[in-house]
Amino acid sequence: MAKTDTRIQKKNQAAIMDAGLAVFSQFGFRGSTLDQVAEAAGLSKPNLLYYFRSKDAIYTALLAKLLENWLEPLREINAEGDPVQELLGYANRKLDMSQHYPRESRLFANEIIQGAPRIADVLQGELRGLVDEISQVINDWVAAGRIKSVDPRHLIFSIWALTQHYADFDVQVRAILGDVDPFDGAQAYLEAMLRGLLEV
Amino acid sequence: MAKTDTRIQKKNQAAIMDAGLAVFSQFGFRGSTLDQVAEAAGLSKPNLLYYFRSKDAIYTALLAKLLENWLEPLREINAEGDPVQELLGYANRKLDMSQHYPRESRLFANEIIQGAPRIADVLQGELRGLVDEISQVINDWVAAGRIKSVDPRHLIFSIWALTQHYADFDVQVRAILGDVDPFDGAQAYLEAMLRGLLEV
DNA sequence: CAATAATTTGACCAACTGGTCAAAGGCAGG
DNA sequence: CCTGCCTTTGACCAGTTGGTCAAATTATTG
Repeated sequence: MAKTDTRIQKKNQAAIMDAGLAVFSQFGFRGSTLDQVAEAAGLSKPNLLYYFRSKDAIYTALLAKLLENWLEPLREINAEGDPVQELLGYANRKLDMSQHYPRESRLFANEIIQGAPRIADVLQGELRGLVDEISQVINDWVAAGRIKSVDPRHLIFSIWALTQHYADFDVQVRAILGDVDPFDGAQAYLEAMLRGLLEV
Repeated sequence: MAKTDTRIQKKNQAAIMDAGLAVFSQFGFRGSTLDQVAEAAGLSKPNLLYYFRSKDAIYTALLAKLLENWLEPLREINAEGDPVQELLGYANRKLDMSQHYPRESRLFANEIIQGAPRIADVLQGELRGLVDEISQVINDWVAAGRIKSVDPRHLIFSIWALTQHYADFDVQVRAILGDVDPFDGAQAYLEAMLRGLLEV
């Protein structure tokens, strides 16, 4: 089974992942049912369980795939680059993810709000380590007088919070903005906010 | 039933609301069970349904109570006051709510992430109207040169996003900060951010 | 204290849940 | 066309779910 995936396997596995993402990101793990996922994937429930051994397996696979991409933009921050440009770039990459992968953002948000039972170790290990590293870089920038003094961890939180807000609270944002596209204004606002906060 | 509430009714209704808040805020509506709520309230399930006619009734009552307090801080912004102080005050009130009522914040977040099926009308009506009003006030401040030019709606989003982040993503924040209290740093950061963005 | 009303509970139910399984259907290579 | 494997499915199951109800228990009041 692990050796070679037939075309039909690849197609159905992809359909299940996509369906699972749609369902789990909206209702959370416990609020979702296999029937929902099966219907969204266009498969019968037993057929779905032919490809994934359990509901948990689908969800876990989704989370694993998500985490791969989730930490990536943070890694791309370059200590040698221009501080403001690097941080603006990071914020923009995160905002792009909210725009183009809102379901992934909501899946992550659901998991965290519910206490992150399955990824607590990633948060305390890989994520924390990465944030520690970047925080050191930012502190160095501050010490070198290249940006204003700022708590690096709260700076990172603010970039996460703001960018993910447009995906996670999409309904609310659209209720308030009406027909206006959220992301144009968001990009400009984010840049102004970071420049005001960081530029010496 | 609506005329007079006996002591015992008040006590049990309060216990149910508190239990419902704890359970629904963690698992969302569909992910929560009446048994969980009943156990958290220290009541049997039929006894719980003696006070609320259905699971939905508990959840709806919680949401209604929440929305009362949710919009309040926004109403307190005073068009006659000092712009920066007013907005800082608003941000601080929201941050206090995240600190002292994190479950309410998560309940709201869960509802919004899941598409806000029960409060879409409030978002498009009351909330939107309120935001429109405050946006006008902020635009006037900008026009009068009292704060820098800024999109008022995205400014409001950023205050929501940042303050609620500390409640909704509590697990992640604590995983990264360790023993450090999040709210001290958050308050200072938020103030620096808003001053950098707004002060002329 | 008796009677009445308010509260609590055990037993129960139909619908739904995640998951199993044997059998059937489809498809490639010979 | 046949054989063997991959894929799909209908029927089914045990546990859980939201909710009901009559009966028992506990206040409250005259």
